[in-house]
Amino acid sequence: MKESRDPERLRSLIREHQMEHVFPEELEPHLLLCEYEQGESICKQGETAEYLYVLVGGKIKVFTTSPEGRALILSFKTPLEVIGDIEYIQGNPFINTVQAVMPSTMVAVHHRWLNKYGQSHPPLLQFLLQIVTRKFYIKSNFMSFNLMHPVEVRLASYLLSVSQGDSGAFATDPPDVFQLSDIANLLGTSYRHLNRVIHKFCKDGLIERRRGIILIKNREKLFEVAGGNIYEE
Amino acid sequence: MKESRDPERLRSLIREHQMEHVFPEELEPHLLLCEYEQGESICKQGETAEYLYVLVGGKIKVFTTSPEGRALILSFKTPLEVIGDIEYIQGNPFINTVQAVMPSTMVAVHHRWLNKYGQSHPPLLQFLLQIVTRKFYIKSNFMSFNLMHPVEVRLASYLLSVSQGDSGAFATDPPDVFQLSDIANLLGTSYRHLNRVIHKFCKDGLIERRRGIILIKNREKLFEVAGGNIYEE
DNA sequence: CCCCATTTAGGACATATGTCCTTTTCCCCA
DNA sequence: TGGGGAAAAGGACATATGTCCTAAATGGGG
Repeated sequence: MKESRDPERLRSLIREHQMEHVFPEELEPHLLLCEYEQGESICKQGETAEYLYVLVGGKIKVFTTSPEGRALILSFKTPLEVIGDIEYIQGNPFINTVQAVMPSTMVAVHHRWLNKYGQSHPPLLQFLLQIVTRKFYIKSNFMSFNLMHPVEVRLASYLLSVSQGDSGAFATDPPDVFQLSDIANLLGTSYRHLNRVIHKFCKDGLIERRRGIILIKNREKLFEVAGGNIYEE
Repeated sequence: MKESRDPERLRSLIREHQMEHVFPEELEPHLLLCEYEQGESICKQGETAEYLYVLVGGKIKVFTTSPEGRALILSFKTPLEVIGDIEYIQGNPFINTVQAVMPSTMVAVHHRWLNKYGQSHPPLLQFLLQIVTRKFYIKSNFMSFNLMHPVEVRLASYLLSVSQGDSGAFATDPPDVFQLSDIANLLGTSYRHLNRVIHKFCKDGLIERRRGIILIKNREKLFEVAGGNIYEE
């Protein structure tokens, strides 16, 4: 991780994401710019939380590891997103591990300064509320969806939500970032089973696999299988 | 639902829950006291959210219904809890249906007044942040737990968390409130399967069923089955 | 006090999903 | 250019869970 404090760059990043009013002026000198390489961890489950992070560039994945060692990917996130908000408010250690899946940039603020300058700054509080409630909303959907639908439906929905373009065949977003095993974890299933379902989709002509990437052949039918549901993002 | 505006009672309820500073003074005349009977709905999934509710007495259950009509109970909640916070911040319709499972009291505030007097009142914003992040935390655990553990583990954990007392045998909280079918929905499984697992627990001497209520016979073993995990509440 | 509706209990079977292995493919580097 | 290892694909089998039914228990109202 490379840490810097380039006020110019900070200001422009903040402007880019319409956050000009989120941080009170007194906080500005304490903002840090952190750059992570692909695969690097921003925070680890169980560690004491010291900073609040705002993702302003790149892409990260959030996952949790059970005591038995099983991993469960909770989400992939792109800007604008906040990490450590729950932990900051609750004063708890990190619930999840967060890792950059491509070179990523985050603005970090130490809790100390947040406490000192942010507690009674409504725009910051409102910003956090916005972010946290959105997170909750997404997680809520995600959870009900997972609990109530078989892997088949979840996969169909997932493919629809990450596929790009609007005609013919679609590829999953950045093909190299989503390993099949990642998708399995994201859907909360085993690699083996995911494979089975993919195989079925192929047989039914919904998708086509080609050297690791997946092409969507029949968006309509896929949508039908998904029951109209989409993983909200 | 009986609606009233008894300032005396309001004040004492608010004091009881240490919320004296949460609402700015200008908001006080707009606080409503709502009393719900058992079984009555506070809000329904899909409805436009107009009020923010604070649960100050009784017990409610939160559940969602999928388009296919399957119900999934998300939680039972006791004071102090807030309903409609996410919806207020996000401006979305209600995600879930909320129902009183025993006579319950809520303090309601219309969004109009919250917007007018609350937006820049840090104590209110902080209060909401506290509540929302706690909710998120609980949901987060609940979700991973559900996704990663078989019903057997979930049931064990559930029984431990709702059972009372500290020796010998335990009964589930208010016996009549928790129908077996409710528990099944809460655990995200079918009634049939729940039954199967209960049967197994009986056979193994962990619990004993008696006319609808469940007695915990062996807390230690149950804890073992739960893998040390407990449904956080 | 009996009957009906609800709740509980469980049999039979189908399906979804997990675990453990083996084989194949693909890609990078010595 | 030929391993060697990671990732992909899938066979075989066990387990978890769901659906559909039927029977027994239970409790409140006529």
